[in-house]
This record gives sequence, structure tokens and C-alpha cells, in this order.
Amino acid sequence: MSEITIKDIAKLCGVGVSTVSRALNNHPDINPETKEMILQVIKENGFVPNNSARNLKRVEANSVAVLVKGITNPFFTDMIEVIEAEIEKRGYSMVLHHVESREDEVDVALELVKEKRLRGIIFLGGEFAHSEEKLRLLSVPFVFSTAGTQPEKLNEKIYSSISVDDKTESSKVVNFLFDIGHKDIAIITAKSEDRSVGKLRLDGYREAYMQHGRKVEENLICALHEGEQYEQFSMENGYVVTKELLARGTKFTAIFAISDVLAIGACRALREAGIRVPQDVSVIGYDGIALGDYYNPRLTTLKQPTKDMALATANLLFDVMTGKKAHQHLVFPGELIIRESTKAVNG
Amino acid sequence: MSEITIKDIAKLCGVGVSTVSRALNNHPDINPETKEMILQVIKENGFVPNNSARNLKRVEANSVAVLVKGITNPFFTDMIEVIEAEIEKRGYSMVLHHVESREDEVDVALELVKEKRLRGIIFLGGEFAHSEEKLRLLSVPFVFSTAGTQPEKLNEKIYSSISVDDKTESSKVVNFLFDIGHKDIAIITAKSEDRSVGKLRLDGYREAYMQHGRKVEENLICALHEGEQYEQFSMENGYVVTKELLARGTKFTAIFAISDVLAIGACRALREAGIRVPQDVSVIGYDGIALGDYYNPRLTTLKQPTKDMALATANLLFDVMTGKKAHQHLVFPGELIIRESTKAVNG
DNA sequence: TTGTACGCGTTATCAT
DNA sequence: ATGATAACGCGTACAA
Repeated sequence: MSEITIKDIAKLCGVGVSTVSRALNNHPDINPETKEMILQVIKENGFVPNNSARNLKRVEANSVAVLVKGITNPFFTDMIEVIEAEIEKRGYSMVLHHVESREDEVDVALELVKEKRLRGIIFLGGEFAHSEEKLRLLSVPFVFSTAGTQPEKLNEKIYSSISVDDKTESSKVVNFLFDIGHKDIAIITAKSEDRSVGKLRLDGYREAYMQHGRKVEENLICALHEGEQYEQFSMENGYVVTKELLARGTKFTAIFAISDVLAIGACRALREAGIRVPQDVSVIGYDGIALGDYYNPRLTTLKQPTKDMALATANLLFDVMTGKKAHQHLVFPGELIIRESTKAVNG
Repeated sequence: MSEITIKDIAKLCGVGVSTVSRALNNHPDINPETKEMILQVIKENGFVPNNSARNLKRVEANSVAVLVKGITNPFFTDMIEVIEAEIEKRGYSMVLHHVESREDEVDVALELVKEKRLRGIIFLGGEFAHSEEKLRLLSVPFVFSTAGTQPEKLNEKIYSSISVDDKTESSKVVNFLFDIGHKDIAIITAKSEDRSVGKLRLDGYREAYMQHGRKVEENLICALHEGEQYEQFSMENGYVVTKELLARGTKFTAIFAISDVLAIGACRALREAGIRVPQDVSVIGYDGIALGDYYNPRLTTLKQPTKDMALATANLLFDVMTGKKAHQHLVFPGELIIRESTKAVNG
């Protein structure tokens, strides 16, 4: 039972393939009656054109890809919604693609560009430390969104980026905790080898400690588990890591989790240990996802301006695609939102 | 700057295209040295094979698609993880595809089958009321997972399904609330036109009322907003709908939300209105996602055996693909997990 | 307005 | 072990 093709339809209709093609693609040069007849036959036979063949021929497909590393993270789903609306508004279509944690997002992009004839790419999350050499192979404009600030050595002319200054915002968070009297602040962050936002946010933490003339207690730095069992930015990971922290017995009065999801996991571990939030320990997150506002206690967090960033991401990409602008690097301010999960302590 | 192709590589290497192809696809009939040389040139020139062309030519791609309607829903992300592991274990690769809420998942599947030469399809969520005529066009085996039980009229021989008995489980939930003394139970569910799990769960609610000889108070049936502003199964939707419920002023002592995410939205609306959960109003969810266990109060819910269902989904698909089994319809038992968000009342 | 024929980039078949 | 060549299914010049 071989699949039905455009040729079969043409034969069935007693017309040439190009006429069928014209009917399919709303081409003007076709007799309305012929078109209707063809579409009827297509429907009757359940013919569906083969996208691979189409992509192979088409010069440009007017589509833009969004590559997400960790689609499980609610922070990204918020952004995706806004970005998609913007893309469609401009008459383009969005190709949403999930990048596995072990995959290299640039490799995936390389394939996708050829396969789908993309016009542009948006990277959401993931690593920022890609080799210039590889990035240059990407023949269409691309923007890294919320993937952390790029290292200086990378040529800024070949890509765009949208981000908050993760290091600065992170130290803002920790400074806030110092300001309300906390001295022993644990941080839940990525492993030290991390080359993504995890590293930057840890840098900010260290900086804040330095600014306050205090030495970082390495026992209070909790490294997320990676790979095997659970997603990196998951409640479960936050939970497990916090339990480990408690087991260590090192004293602390506040936890800074580098994502809201992790913070929620931490809250649960604390609750299970009979530790109240915020009365006994303050917890602060990062991202500003909706869930944090729904949680109980409502989560204090460093909010990234999700919507503005998503909007800017799309705008920037299209401006570069149409040649209206050169590549840019936009840094957005974060906003500390103080809710119920943090509390001042008397020192 | 036209893209580099396999021909260019062949020319550069001074070999034929078929040799390059062999190098690319780990074909046995090739001299290791030649292969190494070719791969080297490929790397140097950053050549990436075009997947569209590959799919066009390849007879079978050994890939299975997972079509998810509402990838935002954490219930599905849990399932996806398990399913993916199973697919890879069998040496296949998973094509994860997000179906927009306005799209018809079967239409999308039809395109994808041709484009990617799929061997099988898994539908996660979405509608169950598809026409047999259209489903028959799908030339590969497929299984509907957690999309609700199918209507009897559909020919059961042409597809498989994995589900819990949504109607029965739902009435189990409502009966539980009756049993602990609640009489006026609100339900947050999909619009009445819904043809997905929303309808089935509402049916179960009505049935429980009938079993208790009580008339359903239509004012306590809250229909989710659809389309425009927010995802159907989102905390926000649960929040908004609950506010509307409160505004109506009809008395109730319990809320049954047909998904945990909605229940969390409801909790917030209640909290904002100064209503305590569970002291003043009990809230019960459905799904059994991790978040419910992390929430505060920990959510009472009807847990679907996510992992078992995901495993069964993959197993069943492969059994049908390999001809080991005929299509089947597996119904899993749900489990009522009583946590902190519900409380007995004295009538 | 319609049909014919070629080519997109790759893999499979068949020689060599 | 390697190379030439015919498909794969479609879009599109170009001819009619």
C-alpha cells in the first residue's frame, strides 16, 4: 500500500501535476472550477503533501525555529507563547523544537536550517559557550535568549542576545538577604563546571559575599544533580539537594535557589524537616514564573521581564533578518519581587 | 552562498557521492581510511546532510512521533520522559511534536507520517472524537494515551488506547467528598461542548450526584475559558474561574478541579478571598502531578499511574508495530491520594 | 489556463 | 570497495 502522491491525484483528475500543485498552493493561475474539483478529489482520497519534498524544493519557507533546552521549565513556556504570537503576527510560522539535554543546540540548529529552510533561529536557554567557528556555519540570523551573557571573546557581530545580567541580578538577590540580616546563605545552583546561567548566578553570589567582606562557606553551595534521574531545573532536584544540605548540618538562615522551581523543591524539604518558611528559613527564587505567585508561601523572587524579553527577542530577530538592524546585545533589568517566603532576621 | 551538499564533499574528496553517503551512514562496505578522510573533510567544511532529502529517500526512519496537545501541562511532561526512554531503548528515535490547541492532531499526524517516515504515533491528550474515516488514513499504528475513553461507535480494531476510566474515577472523587460530609461541591471543568476528558469527568460528577439522590446545582459547574488568553489547563484559568464562582455567591464547601494545575489556581483564589483550604473549603485535583505533592497544602488528588501508563503506551505501540499484538484498549485504575487539601465536614 | 520536464539532496541498486 | 545512476515527491520554468 504505497502512499498516494500528487501524481496519483493528477491522474485521477485528468490534469497535470502542476495544476494540482497550483491548487494546493493557492496559486493565482488556475481556473476556480478546476481548483475546486481537484481539492475535492484530494479530500476524498485523503492526500497529504509530503513536507520533506516541499522543503527540498522551496527556496524559503518563511519559518523561524525556536530551540528550547529544557521545555519542562515553565519559565520557557511563558516566553514561547509570546514569541509564537509575534512570529505569526508577521506571517511566519514557528517551528518549536525541543533540544535534549545531552544534545548540542547548535548542531540541532544546523540540521534544522537545512531541513526546514529556516529564516532565523531563536535559542531559548542552554549554554552560551559555543565556538565561533561553529556558529559561523549557521547561515541565518539567530538570537540567544535568556541563555546567560556571552563570554567576551566571542565575536559580538555574528549573533544577537537577550538576557538579564545574571551575575549582577544574582548578587542583588544575595545582597538583599544580607540587608535583611541574613549572614549564612545557602545557594542551590548548577555544578561548578556549568557554562550556563548557573555559573553566572553563582558568580554573583560570590561577589555579594565579597562585598560584605565575608568568606563563602563552601558547604553552603549546593550543586544540582545532573543527567540521569531528573531534569536539572526540577522541583525534585531542588528537594533532593536541600535534603543533602540539611544533612550536612551547616548552619544557614536563607536559601537562594537559582530558579523558582528549585526554590519550591527546597520549601518542601524544609517543611518536611519541620522548618518553617519564612519564620525559620527564608527562601528566594529566580525567574518570576507564575507558579511562584501561586505557591504558598508566595515566593520572593528575582523576576525576569519575561514578556518584554520575549517581545524583544522576536523583534530583534526580525530586524536582523530584514537587514534593518545589525546584531545587538540587549540586557534587561531584573526586578526583585518581595513576597512571603523571605523574612528579616535580627542579627 | 548556496549551501554545501554531498556532491561538493564528493568532489573535494575525489570520490563518488555514494561513498560519501556510506561514510555518513556507517555503511559496512567502505574502506576505513577512505571513511576517515571523508569525515575529516566533512568536519572541515561544516557539511550537514539535509534531512528533508534523507526522509524523502529513506524507506524507514525508525522513528516514532509523540504528539502532545498542551505541552505546558506538567502531567504530560512526566509521561514524555518515560516514553522517550522506552523508545530509545528499542533503538528508535522520538520525534516530539507540539500540537497547537487550534490544530487537529490527526491532521498534524498525517503530515508528519509522510514527512518523517514514521513507524508509529503516540497521541498524548487531546480529543478522542475523531472520525474513523480520517483515522484510517493514518498508515502506521497509533495509540491514544490519556485522551479519554473513546466512544463506542469508533472501530476499536484500528487503534489502541491507554487511559483511566475518567468518568468512574471522577465519580469516585465526588463520592469521596460526599462521604466526608460535603454536599455542595463545585466542579471546574471544560466547556460543555468539550469532547475530551473534560466531558467524561463532568459526566462522573453528575453520576455521583445522581447516586446520592441530589440534583446538580448548575451554578456550581464552572466552565474553563478557552482559546484566546490562556492555556486551558493553567493555574491562571483555575484562578479566574474560581473568582467567578465566588462572585456568583452560590454556597459550596468543596471544589473538584479536573486537573491539579487548575486546583492550584483555585487555591489561590480562595486564599485571596480569605477562605482557608481545607478548613473552610476542601479542594481536590486530578492527575497526581509532582507539583501537587510540593504544594502547600499538599493537594488531595486522583492520581493517574503516570509511569505505568507511559510504559504501557510505548509497549503497546511497539507490539502493534511489530505485529506481536492486535490493537488493545487498556484502562488503568486511578488512585485517590488523600493529602492535606481536603477535610471532613459535619453535616 | 494548463501540461511537460527538470532538479532539489540524498539513498539504494546495480555495475564495476 | 567504489562509482554511476535511478528514484523519492514536489515546485516551477517553460512551452503549449
